[in-house]
Amino acid sequence: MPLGNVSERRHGAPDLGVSVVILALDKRANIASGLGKSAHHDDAPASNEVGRLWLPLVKRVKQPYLGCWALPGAGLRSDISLEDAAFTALESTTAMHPHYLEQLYTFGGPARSQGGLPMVSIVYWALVGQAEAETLHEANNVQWFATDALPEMAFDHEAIVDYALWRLRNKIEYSSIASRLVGNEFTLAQLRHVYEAVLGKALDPANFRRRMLTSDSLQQTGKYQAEGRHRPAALYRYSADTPIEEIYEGSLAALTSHKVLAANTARQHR
Amino acid sequence: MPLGNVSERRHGAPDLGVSVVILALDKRANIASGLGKSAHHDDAPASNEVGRLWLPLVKRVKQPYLGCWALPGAGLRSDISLEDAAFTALESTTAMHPHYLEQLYTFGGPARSQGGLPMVSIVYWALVGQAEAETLHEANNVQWFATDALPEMAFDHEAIVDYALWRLRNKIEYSSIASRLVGNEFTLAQLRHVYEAVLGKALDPANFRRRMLTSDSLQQTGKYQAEGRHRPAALYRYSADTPIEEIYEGSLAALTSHKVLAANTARQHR
DNA sequence: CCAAAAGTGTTGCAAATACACCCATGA
DNA sequence: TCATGGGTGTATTTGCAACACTTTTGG
Repeated sequence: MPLGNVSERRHGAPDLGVSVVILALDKRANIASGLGKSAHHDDAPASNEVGRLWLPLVKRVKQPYLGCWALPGAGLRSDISLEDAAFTALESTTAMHPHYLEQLYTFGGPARSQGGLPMVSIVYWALVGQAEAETLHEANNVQWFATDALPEMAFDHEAIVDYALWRLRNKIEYSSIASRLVGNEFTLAQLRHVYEAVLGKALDPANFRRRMLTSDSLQQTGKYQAEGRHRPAALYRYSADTPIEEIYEGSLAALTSHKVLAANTARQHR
Repeated sequence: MPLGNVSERRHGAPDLGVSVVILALDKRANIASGLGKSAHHDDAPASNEVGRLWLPLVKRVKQPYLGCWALPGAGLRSDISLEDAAFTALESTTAMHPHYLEQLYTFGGPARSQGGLPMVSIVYWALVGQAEAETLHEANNVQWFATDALPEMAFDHEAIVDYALWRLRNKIEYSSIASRLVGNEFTLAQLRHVYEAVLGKALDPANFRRRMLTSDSLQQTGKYQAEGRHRPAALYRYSADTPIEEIYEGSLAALTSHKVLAANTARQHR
């Protein structure tokens, strides 16, 4: 009985769009490339805590869920790839360029379009580095939110964000994806802060060091960085970019990441 | 310059459909519920080899790729969930009911629709048990193929199958998904044959036994099964269904599998 | 000197592997 | 009886977690 005006579309194809979960770290977790002291949104955590993950959301200006916050997205055209569509949606709403972009899941079905038109969303998730994240000028309708303090969100977008965070937490364990959240050169402490922010817990510095070094994915630059009244730390870089990923992504590796890699190489390898 | 008649659709939304990669084992790998001796397609492997994975394909009767084999699929309506659409596509083309169904990936973009209309495919992958697989009467336009001997396939469907196999190989390591490929009760040797077929290599029986038993996901039935001129093997069953999966699928677990579970409980818990 | 983080060493535990060995059965 | 797979025992290795310890710097 409700949804009367929608019933005529019940057997047609649903609308199709892409959305993006964009994730970045605050200053505390990644001091490598940063110089200033204040984090996003003037919400810098105390310096002895773990860093936090943030994401930009867009305020809806239409019904349904008017005034709620939603993931950046756009309709889907047929002349570009799905990944390019996600890349463009990200770029046009935030003017940022991701360091990593991967398909997350496709959501659809009548349950998620309460009162609205049927909608299928192909959702991607992206990582942006510290420097890139700072280029976003927060406006009235696009703002950063900490993932552990999300606002009232539209549709099922909160569940989608949760799923993206779950995927990131898993993927950081077996891939070199953390490389997309630190600068080109970094100390092991800085890299550890990234892991701590993603996993949401502190890690043993000694064991973390050994785990990273024995994985053979890092190489020393020969440079050192002094950061306080203590011994300077060696700077490292990732040796080959995305070595582990390709193994794990299997046959899908060939179908993805072209645009992101191009964008990153264009800006001098991240 | 080519594709002239398609160019007018270039900026519209692409068509949307679901496809399914349906996987099953041959007799050698799963003797639990079977009685006969011949495997699918009269291609029973020698009894000392590992079993193989098979999937049903549909022969195309239209251009493009006329005569090639393709994944079962259907268009997408907006009054049912994506999973229900995949379930229905599987059921209507093969008359089988899956024991497992999960979204695999969404494929799209202009590159994959050579000469045809732009097409986005939401692909699911499914597992069917031995008994269910035997209900499929092979016709002229739907047949079983071994995954290591695929025919000429339409579109990018061969890459999609490879990705589904990769996902299965990974998932069998950390979830109880193998339960969907064996019968209700099984010996550890039979369960091992499933793992061997999926992973494509032989496993140490002693270590496999210990790994399974210490995982606490199996329980003994008290029954035994004699299978040759040697000591009879104890029969086991999976204790709680899908215990590990839910942990690993995280927040997504709530959004999926309702229909498959219903279908399986309807037929007495698989 | 001393605080504080960088970096090293040591121990113990848990899981996976390799492989030797007994057990129970049907032919 | 003996061949065959079911089932157990055990040594070795590996990676990880815990934590004590040494080193190097700035103040």
